Amino acid sequence: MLEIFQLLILLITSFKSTSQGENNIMITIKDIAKEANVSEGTVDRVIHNRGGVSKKTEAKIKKILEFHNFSVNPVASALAMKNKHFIAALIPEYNDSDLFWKSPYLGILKGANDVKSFGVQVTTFTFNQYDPHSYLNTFNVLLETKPTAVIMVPNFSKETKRIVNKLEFLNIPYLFLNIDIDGFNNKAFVGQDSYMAGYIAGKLINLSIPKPSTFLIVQARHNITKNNAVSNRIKGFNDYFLKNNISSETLTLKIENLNNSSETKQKINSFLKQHPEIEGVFVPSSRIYIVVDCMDSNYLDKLELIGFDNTPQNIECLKNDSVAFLISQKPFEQGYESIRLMTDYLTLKKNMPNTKIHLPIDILTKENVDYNERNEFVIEYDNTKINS
Amino acid sequence: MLEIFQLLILLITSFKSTSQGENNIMITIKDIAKEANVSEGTVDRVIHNRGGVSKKTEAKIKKILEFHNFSVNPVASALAMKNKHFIAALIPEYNDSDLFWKSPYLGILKGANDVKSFGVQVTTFTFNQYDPHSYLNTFNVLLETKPTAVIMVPNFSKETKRIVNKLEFLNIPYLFLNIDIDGFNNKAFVGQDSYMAGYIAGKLINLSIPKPSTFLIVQARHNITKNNAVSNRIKGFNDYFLKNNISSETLTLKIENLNNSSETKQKINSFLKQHPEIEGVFVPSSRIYIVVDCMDSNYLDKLELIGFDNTPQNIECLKNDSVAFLISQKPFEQGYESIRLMTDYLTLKKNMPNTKIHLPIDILTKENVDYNERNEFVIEYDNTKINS
DNA sequence: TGCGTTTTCGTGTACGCACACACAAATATA
DNA sequence: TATATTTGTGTGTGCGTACACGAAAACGCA
Repeated sequence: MLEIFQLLILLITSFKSTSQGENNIMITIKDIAKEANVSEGTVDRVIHNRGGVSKKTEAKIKKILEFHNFSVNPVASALAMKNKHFIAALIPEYNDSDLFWKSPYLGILKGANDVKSFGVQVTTFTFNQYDPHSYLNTFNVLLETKPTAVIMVPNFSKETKRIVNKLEFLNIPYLFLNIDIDGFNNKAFVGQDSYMAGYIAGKLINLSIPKPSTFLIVQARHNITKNNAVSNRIKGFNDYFLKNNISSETLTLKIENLNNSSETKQKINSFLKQHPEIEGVFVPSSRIYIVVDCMDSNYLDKLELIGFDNTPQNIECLKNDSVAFLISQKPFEQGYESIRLMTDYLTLKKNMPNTKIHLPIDILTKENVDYNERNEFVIEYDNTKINS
Repeated sequence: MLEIFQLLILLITSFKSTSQGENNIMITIKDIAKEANVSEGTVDRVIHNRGGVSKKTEAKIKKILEFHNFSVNPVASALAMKNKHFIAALIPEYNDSDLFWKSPYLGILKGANDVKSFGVQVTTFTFNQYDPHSYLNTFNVLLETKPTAVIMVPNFSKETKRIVNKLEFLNIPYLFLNIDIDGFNNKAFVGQDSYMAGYIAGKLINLSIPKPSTFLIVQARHNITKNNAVSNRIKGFNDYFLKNNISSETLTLKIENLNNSSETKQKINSFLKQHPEIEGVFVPSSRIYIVVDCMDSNYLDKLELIGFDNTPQNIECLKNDSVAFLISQKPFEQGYESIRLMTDYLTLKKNMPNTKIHLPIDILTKENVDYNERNEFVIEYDNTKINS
């Protein structure tokens, strides 16, 4: 009885593996042509809707294609296609005090390497994220290279309108990376739902502090009007308490220039002194490490801190217990997936799956942080080393 | 002054984009051959260490290759190579009561589709995860297909030894998926650090309950000796309290067969009744939804629950607030990345980057869960639909 | 030293599969 | 019957792979 049962299981598993294996055999255009008694060129015409094939012949070929579940060999297709595409990426530059944009840049680099042999070249143009003139000027340089498509971080609404008008006039498709703004015809947005990221930060900080409390939001002046993602995070954070009927409240400290250490230090600590009811600190930009560096250690020990993004400095704060959680947005993958998405659009004529490609909202603790961004290890291929 | 500053920024960004663009132009073997005054076949011999080229000619060619930072066009290489590879995947089957293994299977399917045109065929063989005979029998069927490489979930230590001995005798490379066991020559392990996943579960549940408490661990009997990942999770969970000097304690309830609803219901609720000190429940398997279904609602409202894996049933519990957190392990990606890794190993002769490829330890709440596994949406390619 | 044989070196090119153009053949129309 | 239109074939091309074959150099023997 048991033996029969096991034989049944074996038969079922054999059936599954057999049917799975069959679907993987590559049928070629030559096979289809032979079966339909036409030339390979005719099959190509049907596949690509090129016309010049009679309805009768076309129907016959289509039937055979469907019967075999035919798909074009994308490798052969890529080699045969002679047209080249040029993707230009317009992203903020990174520096030592704000390393956030390094990861998307690395993701773009990896993507560029991966799509090279599909006839797609990628060029990156970086601008100063606080300066709309740099944004526009860099865009103008970008445009001189006559790109096929553009991947851009839409930092400034007004300037973005001007940029987008030019792109649409020139029929250049574009997608937005990291910052989601509405009212444009971008092919897609690739990034995080920043409102929900802030909402989750509210949930986590509330979890750590069981009674209704007061939380401090620390903002750089730059971030107030210019960065849609940051303002969405703040809104999400505040809404967590509103929507869950939690009578916690938030106070906001605006700092003109986070990079001015002594001023920042003085402002934060005196604010904390004036508001001893504060139990936690929320930093909606990617630079919570600066806030940590400025806070007196007695406040650091006492307060719960929560910030965004997995820059090395922020991770260090996580690991030394100054920060309880970071909300991360898979920055490397944002860059990488943007390149892959746009490449698929250009080479396979594949429609974008959604207009909004939301990447995961990652909750990072000191324990899981090292497992999180394994994509950042750009893998060395043996064939780039010639017999060394 | 400001104008000069901006001009400097523009020059720097121009320089970066220019140098980035240059590195992306594909040099071909034909170009190298022309420059070295040899045939393309000779360049091929040097690249692949085939011999039959004089040392002088070889040195000249290598110099030119390095100067141009030449890399083989992997697309053309894949088309030219005529050898085929067969990857066999040995994974547990899924059913309606335990959907965990559906995601890795879908990841494998997507991987198989992606590597088809690189001359790699993938066949999946599934076994009953609680039955070592099924495991062995399925492996024997697998072996009949003469695979080039094997991706396997090493469920049972003893039987895995036997399987691995055969694979090594036949010189078939293999890697472990999802379950990490030591003492074997697997090319890699692809999966989560299950100890750390349990540890983080301990941290999160402790966060929700500020004073030292008592937690219930619910285990199916099957899981005790058979599944290394589950026992590691339990160890990690317990170690969180030990290592952080938290005088919480854990009680364990072992249930013979989680699928027997009435018995499970009775056992859980009477246990909870006998132990009113319990504040939270930890389910180290992927089936916390069964525990939720069995618990009386007054316990559900009162206790914090934490489990593993993002099966649809578990996600439902997350969304209706019965479960506070799920620790997820990117199951789809486990399947997908295993195929990609093994394919690279077989076709590019690329070494595995690490023996342990740890995937992220994802902390899921009801707010971020829908953003987490976007890879599971198997994207439809337009060229699989023939002009419909 | 010269000749025949063996070994080394290198070239040329068919092939993988899809793309798409030049050209020929078949059909329809005036 | 001549012309126009439709249909379809043949094939060079993309870049790398690797084998068949030819040329040159080295070796052994008379």
